[in-house]
Amino acid sequence: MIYDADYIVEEKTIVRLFEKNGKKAIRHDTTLEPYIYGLAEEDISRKLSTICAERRGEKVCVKNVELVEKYFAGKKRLFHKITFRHPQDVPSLREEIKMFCKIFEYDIPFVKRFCMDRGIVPLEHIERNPLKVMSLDIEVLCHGAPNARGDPVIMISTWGERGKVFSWKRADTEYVEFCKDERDMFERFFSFLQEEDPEIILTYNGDNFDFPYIEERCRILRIKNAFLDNLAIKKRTRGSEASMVGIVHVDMYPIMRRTMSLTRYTLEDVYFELFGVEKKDIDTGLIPKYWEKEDTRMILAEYALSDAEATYKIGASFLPLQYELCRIVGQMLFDISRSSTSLLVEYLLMRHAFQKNEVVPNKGHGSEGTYEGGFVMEPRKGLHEHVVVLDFKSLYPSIIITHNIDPQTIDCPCCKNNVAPTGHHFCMKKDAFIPSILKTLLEKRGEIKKKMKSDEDKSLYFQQWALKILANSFYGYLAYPLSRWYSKECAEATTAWGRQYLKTIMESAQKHHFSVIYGDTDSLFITMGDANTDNVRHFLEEVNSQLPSPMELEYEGYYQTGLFVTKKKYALYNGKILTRGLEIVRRDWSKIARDTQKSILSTVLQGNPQTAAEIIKDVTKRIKNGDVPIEDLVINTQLTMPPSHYKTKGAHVIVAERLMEEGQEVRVGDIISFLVKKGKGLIRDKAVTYEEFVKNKYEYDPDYYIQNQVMPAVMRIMTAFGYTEDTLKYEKSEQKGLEEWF
DNA sequence: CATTATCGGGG
DNA sequence: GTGTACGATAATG
Repeated sequence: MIYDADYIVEEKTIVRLFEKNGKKAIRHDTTLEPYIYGLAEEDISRKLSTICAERRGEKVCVKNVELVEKYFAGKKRLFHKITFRHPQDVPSLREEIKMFCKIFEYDIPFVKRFCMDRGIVPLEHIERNPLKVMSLDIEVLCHGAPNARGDPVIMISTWGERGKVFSWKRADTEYVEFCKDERDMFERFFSFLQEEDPEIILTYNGDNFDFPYIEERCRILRIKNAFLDNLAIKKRTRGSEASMVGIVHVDMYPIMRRTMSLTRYTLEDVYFELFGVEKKDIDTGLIPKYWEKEDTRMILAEYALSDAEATYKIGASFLPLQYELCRIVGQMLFDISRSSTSLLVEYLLMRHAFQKNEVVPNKGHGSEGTYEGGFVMEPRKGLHEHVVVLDFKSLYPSIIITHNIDPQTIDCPCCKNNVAPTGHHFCMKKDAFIPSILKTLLEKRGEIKKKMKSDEDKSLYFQQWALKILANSFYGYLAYPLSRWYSKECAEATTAWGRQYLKTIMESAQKHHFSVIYGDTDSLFITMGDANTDNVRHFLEEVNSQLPSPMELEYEGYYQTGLFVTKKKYALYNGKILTRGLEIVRRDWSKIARDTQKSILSTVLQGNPQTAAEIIKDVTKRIKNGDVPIEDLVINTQLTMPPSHYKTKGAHVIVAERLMEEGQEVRVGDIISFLVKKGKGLIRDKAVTYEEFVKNKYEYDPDYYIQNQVMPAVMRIMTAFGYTEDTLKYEKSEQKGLEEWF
C-alpha cells in the first residue's frame, strides 16, 4: 500500500513510492518519462525533436516526439507526444515548443502525472495497513509575537502510542523528559522521532508555525541531522508548506477550516466543537511566568501535552475522511490534505480524462467578469419562532446531472427543449464528461448509504462524506476561472436553474400557508405557527413528487427561534446558537466590542431584546464615563510592509512610524497594539501605544469606541429589531418600534 | 461608491 | 516544483 511518493533524478527520473505492506519499503519506478502534448495540425515531429534550450548553463533537449491519436473536447485529434529526460526540462523547453504548435498538459507535477497515468490508488488497503500517527506541538518562550531569532523553543510535546513532553527545565511528571538545554531537547526529540518512525506527523498549523520555527531554531543552534536534511519548508504565496521525505506531514488546521463551519478555528474552539468539552487552555502571555518556577512549570507541560493530544484526537476524527479522498481522487495524502475542493475535482477529472484518452484542457487565465449567483431573499427581519429550514439535497450537482450541463453539450443542434433561463441549451443525448462523472459519484454515494444501514464498517461513513464533498464542488469548479474545465456559460446556467427551482418552491410554500422568512441559493426558512411539523412533511412529499430525479428537497431542521438581520446574516437557536455572518472575531476589534456583541446575541435569541438594549446602553454609558479598563480598548493590527510602502496609511502604520523615529525596533510582521485617545482629528492621528497612553495619562476617545467599535458590532444584530443607533446609545432612553416585533 | 489593506492559525 | 492563484471584511479616499 502506497502512502507517499516523490521523485529523484539520476540517469532516469525515478518515482519513489513509499509503501507499507506489513512493514515499510521504498519502491522505485522508472517507467514514466515526462511528456507534454502538442496539437498536430501538421506533422512537425522532426522540427520538434530538434528543440533545445539552456538551463543553468546546461543544454537540455527534447528527447523524443511521436504522433498519437487522442480526443480533445470529445473530438478525435492528432497530437505530438513530446517526451523529456527530466521533469524540469519541461518548463525550460515549452516556451520554444509553443512557437510551433499549441501545447497541452505542460504544467502537471510529475508525481501527480505518475499517479494518474499508472492508476495509483494511495492508501488502498489502509484497513490492513494502519499508518502510525504521531502529533507534535512546540511551546515558545516569548513576550508578544514569537520570533525564532530570539525566542527559544522550551517544550516539544508529542502524542501517539504515548504522550511525551521534552523540556529543558525540570517539571516533576513522568511524561516529561528533562533535557540539558534547547539543543539537547531538539537532539533527543529527533532521535525519539527516529525510534518511533511514524508514517504521519500531525500538527495544528505546523505548516506556518511549528516546522518553520523548528527549522529556524535549529539553523541558529547549528543543529544538523538527517531529519532536518529531509525537512523542506516551501514558501507559497500565502503561508508555507512543511514536508519531509517519507513522512507525511498533515496539518489539521487547513483541514478543519475546509471541513467545519465555525467562526474561529483555534485548537480550543475546534476541540470543543468536536468533543463537547473544553480543552485545557492557558493565557499564552503567562508562559514565561509558568516556565520560570518549577511548581508552575507543570501547568505548562500539561498544556503542551494537551495540545498534542487534542491534535491527535482531531486527526483520529478527520484523517479517515482524508484517506477516502485520497483513494477516490487518486493523489497523495500530503497534497489532498492541503488542496482546495476545486483542486480535488481537477485531479479527479484529469484522471478520468487520461482513462478516456482525452487531452486535458489548459488552465484558465483569470476572471472574466462576474455573473448572477444563487437567489438570496431579503429576510423578514427580526425574531421568529418555530423556524423550519428546508434545503435542496445537492442542488447544483443534481441540476448539472438533470440538465446535462457540460462544456461539450452546450448549444448543440438538437435538444432545444432543455433550455436554461440564461438562454443556452444543453444536449440531452450525449453522455457528457462532467455530468457522467458526477452521476457516478452520486450513485456510488447512494449505494454506500444503503450499505451503511446493514454494515457497521466505519469507513463507509467517510466514503460517502468524501463523495459528497467532491460532488458539491463540481459547480464551484466550473465557475472558477482558473480551472481547466472552466465554463462561465455552464456555471451561469447552473445558478440560473437553481434560482428558478428555489423561487418556485418558495411560491409553493406560500400557497401552502407557510410564511417564508428567508431563502438563500438552496435553502428556505419557513415558520409554521407552532412546533408541529406534520404539515411540513406533507409539503415536502408533494414538492418531491414533482421534482425531476435526482433533485430533492430535504428537511434540515427545526429551531425554536431564529433572528434574521439582513441577507446572509442570521442566527438560529435550538438550545445552541448557530450564527451566520454576524459575529466579529478578529483581533482588529477591541475586546469591549467583541464581548458586548456576544452577550447581546445570546440575550436576543433567548427572546429578550429589551435586555440587550439595556446592556448596550450600560456599556456605552461606561465608555462615556471612562469606566472601561483600557486593556479592553486595545486594538491589534499587523504591520505587513515597511511604513513607506503604504499608499493609504492606517492608524497602526502611523504608530509604527513614530516608534521607529523614536529609535524603537519595529519589524514587518509585528503586531502594533494601539488605543485611540481623546481629541479632534483623524483616527490615525489619535492612535497611541499602550505605553504612550499610560505614560502621558491620556484619556481614551469615548466616541470612537462607541461609534467605531461597540455600535457597529451590536448594530448588526439590533437593526433587526428596528432599533437605530440613536435609540441604543446612552444619552437617549426612548425605545421605539419594539412591540411590533412580538 | 471603489480601492486598498488586513485577518486567520501558532506562542 | 511540468503548479502564481484564499475569501471575507474593514478603513480610506
